[in-house]
Amino acid sequence: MTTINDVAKLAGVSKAAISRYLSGTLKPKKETIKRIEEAIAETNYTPNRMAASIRTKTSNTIAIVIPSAKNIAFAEMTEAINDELAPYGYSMVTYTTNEKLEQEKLASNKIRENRIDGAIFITEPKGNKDMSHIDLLEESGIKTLLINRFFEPNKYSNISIDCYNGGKEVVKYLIETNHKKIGLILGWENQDQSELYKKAYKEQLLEMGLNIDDNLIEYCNFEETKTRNIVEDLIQRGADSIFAMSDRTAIIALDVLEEKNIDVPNKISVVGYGNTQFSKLVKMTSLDGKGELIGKLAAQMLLKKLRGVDEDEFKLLSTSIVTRNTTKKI
Amino acid sequence: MTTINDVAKLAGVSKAAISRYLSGTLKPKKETIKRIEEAIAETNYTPNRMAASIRTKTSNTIAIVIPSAKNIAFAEMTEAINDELAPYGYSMVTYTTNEKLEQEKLASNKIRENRIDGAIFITEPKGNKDMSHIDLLEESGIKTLLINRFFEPNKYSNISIDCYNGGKEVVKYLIETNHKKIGLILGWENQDQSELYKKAYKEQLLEMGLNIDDNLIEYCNFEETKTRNIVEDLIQRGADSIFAMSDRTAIIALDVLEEKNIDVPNKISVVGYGNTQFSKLVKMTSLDGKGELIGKLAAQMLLKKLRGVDEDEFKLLSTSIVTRNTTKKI
DNA sequence: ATAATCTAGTTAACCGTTTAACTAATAAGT
DNA sequence: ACTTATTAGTTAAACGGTTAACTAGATTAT
Repeated sequence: MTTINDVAKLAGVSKAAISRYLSGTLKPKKETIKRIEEAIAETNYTPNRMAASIRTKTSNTIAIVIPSAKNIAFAEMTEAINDELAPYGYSMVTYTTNEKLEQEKLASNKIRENRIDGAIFITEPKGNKDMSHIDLLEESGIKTLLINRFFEPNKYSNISIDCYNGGKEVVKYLIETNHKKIGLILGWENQDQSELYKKAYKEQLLEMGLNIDDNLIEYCNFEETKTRNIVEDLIQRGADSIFAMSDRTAIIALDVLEEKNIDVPNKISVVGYGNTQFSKLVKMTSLDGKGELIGKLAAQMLLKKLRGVDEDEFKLLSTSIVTRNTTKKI
Repeated sequence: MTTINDVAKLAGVSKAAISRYLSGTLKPKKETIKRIEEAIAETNYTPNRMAASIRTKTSNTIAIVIPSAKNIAFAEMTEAINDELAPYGYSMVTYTTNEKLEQEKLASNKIRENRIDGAIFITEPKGNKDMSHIDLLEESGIKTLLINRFFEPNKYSNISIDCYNGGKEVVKYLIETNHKKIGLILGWENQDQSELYKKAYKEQLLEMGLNIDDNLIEYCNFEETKTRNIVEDLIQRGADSIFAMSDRTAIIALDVLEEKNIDVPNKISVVGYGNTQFSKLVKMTSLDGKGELIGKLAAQMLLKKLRGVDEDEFKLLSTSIVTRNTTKKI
C-alpha cells in the first residue's frame, strides 16, 4: 500500500500539504492540485484510517453487540442501524454473545482495544445484571447505548419497547376475542423482559376478572425442542390461545399445532412478538417489536452522543398488536 | 484511555518492557511482572490495537460484504463466518450493498482505508462483471474470497454452490413426481446464478423428453409484488409446480397459493432455494444452499490465505434437495 | 513606501505502539 | 580467573498519518 509520503514525493510537495489538501484545510493552487491528484491516482493512494485514528482519536467505527446475527429480529435491527450510520461514513463491526455475559465482556474488550467510537448492546445476557464492562466503556470515553435492556429510566442511554403495556394489550385482545386460557411462553427466567411480560399477563388477567393458572406460563429458553414440549403441554392443559415472546417461538408453536391438526385460529389463536419478516410471511399475528424503528432511533441517538450531546436518554416505545391470520374472535 | 506510557511510568520500567512482556518476547523477573500487572490493573490498560496495527500492518479484522444483513440466507452465512473467525481474535465488519456495484465499490474503499486483513464478498452485484475493485484489494495485499459469484475456476478464490447440478436435480425430482409444467422463478436477469438455473432447467427438461415453455420462466428481481404477480401468472398458465431461486420468494409463492385456496402440495408443488430457517419453519421443500457450511469453509479458506498459504482455490459444492411438505408425487 | 493581511505552502512534534539493536549485570564453561 | 552466554532490561527509530506554528512571497491598505 502506498503512503502519504509516496504521494508527497511524487507530487513534489510536503506530506502535510497532502494531508491538509485532503482534509480541506489547505487550498493549493490549481497547478498543485493537479499534481497532487495525479499522484494520488497514479499510486492508488487511500489514507490509512488507523494511522489517522491514533492522532484524531476517532475510529469512525461503531460496534453492535447482539445475541445472534442469524436471529431475524436482531438482523433487522442491525441492518437499520447500519443503514442509518453508513451515510456518515461509519463502519459497523458486529460481535455476537449467544446471550452469555462472558462473551459480552470479551466483545467489550475488543471494543476498547479497537478504540471503537460507540457501541450498541442489544438485549441483555441471560439474567445478568453486571454492568461493569459497560461502565468501563463509558469511562474510557466510548459511547454506549442499550436496546431492550432496561425498562425504566436509569443512568444508561437506553431504548426499549414497552413490553409491559404491549403484553397487556395482547392479553386484553385475546380476552376480548373470548379466549380464557391463554398460554404464555416466555424466554429466560429472571430476564427483565420475561418477567415484565409475566407481570403484564397476570395483571391484565386479574383486571379483566380472570384468574391466573400458573400451569399456562412456561419458559422456553428459546430452544426448539423445549418449545415443542411446552406447546404440547399447553394443548393438553386446554389452552385456547398462545402468546409467545418471539416470532420464532410462535412459529414453532404453529408448526406443532399443524402437526397435531389443530386448527389455527379456530381452535387455538397464536400471537408472536417482533412483527418480523417471519410473522409477515406466515401471516401470523404479532406484537410489534419495531425492530427497524428502534435501530434507526438507536443510530440517531448514538450519533448524537458521538457529537457530544451527552444527556443520557431513556426511551420507552409504545407498541401494539398487528393482527393477521393466526388470531380470531371465537 | 491510558496508554502504554502510563503503565510504564507506574510500573517503573520502559514502555518497551511492557510491550514485550505483553507479546511474550520478554520474560521479566517475578517482581517486575508483579509491578507491571498491578500497573495494568490499576490503569485498566488495554493496548490500542490501531496503533499496533500501523506498525504490524495487520488489523485483525475481516470484512464481509453482503447484499443485505436482514436477508436470512446471508445472515446465516455471516454468523457462520464470524463463529469460525472469532476464536482467532478477528473482529468482523459488515458492509451491505443492496446488490449495487457502486455500493460494493464504496465498501472496497472502506476496506482499503481501514487496512482490513481480508474480505469475503457474498454473491455479485446484479449483473455486473466489473472486478477492478476486487483486483485492487488483492494488489493492496488484502486477501479476498468470493462466495456464489463464480461457477467455474478462475483467478479468484471462490466458493460456490453447484447450482447447475442442483437445479437439474430439482427439475428431475419434480418431473419424476409427475409434474409437467414447472414454473421457474429466477432472480435478476443476466446474473450468473439465474442463468445457470435457467440452463439447468432447460437441459433437464429436454433430457427427460419434455419441451420448454418460456412462459413458465420469469425473473422476480427478488421483489415481493413482482413475485406475487408472477405466481398468479404461473397459476393462470397451468403450472403444476414452482421452483423459486430463494426461500423468501418461494414463501411468497406459498402465500399467494394459500390466498387463492390452491392446495399445496396436492395441486401445486413448491421448491425453494437456501434451506434456510425459513424453509424449515414452514416445512417447505428447498434446494440446500448450505449457508453455514459455506460460511465455515469460507472462513477457513480466508484464514489460510491470511497465513500466507496463497494458492487460489476454487470450490464448487454439490448440493441436493431437502424434501418437506410442499412437494408430493402426484 | 511601509505596514498589514493573505495565500500557499513547510517544519517538526505528536499520536501509541513495535522491534531491532544495544547494554549492564549475572551465570556458566573451561 | 577469564572468556562466553544468558538474562533482563533500555534506547531510539519506525509505522502513517495530523496539526499547531511558522515562513516566504504576493496583495492590499494607508
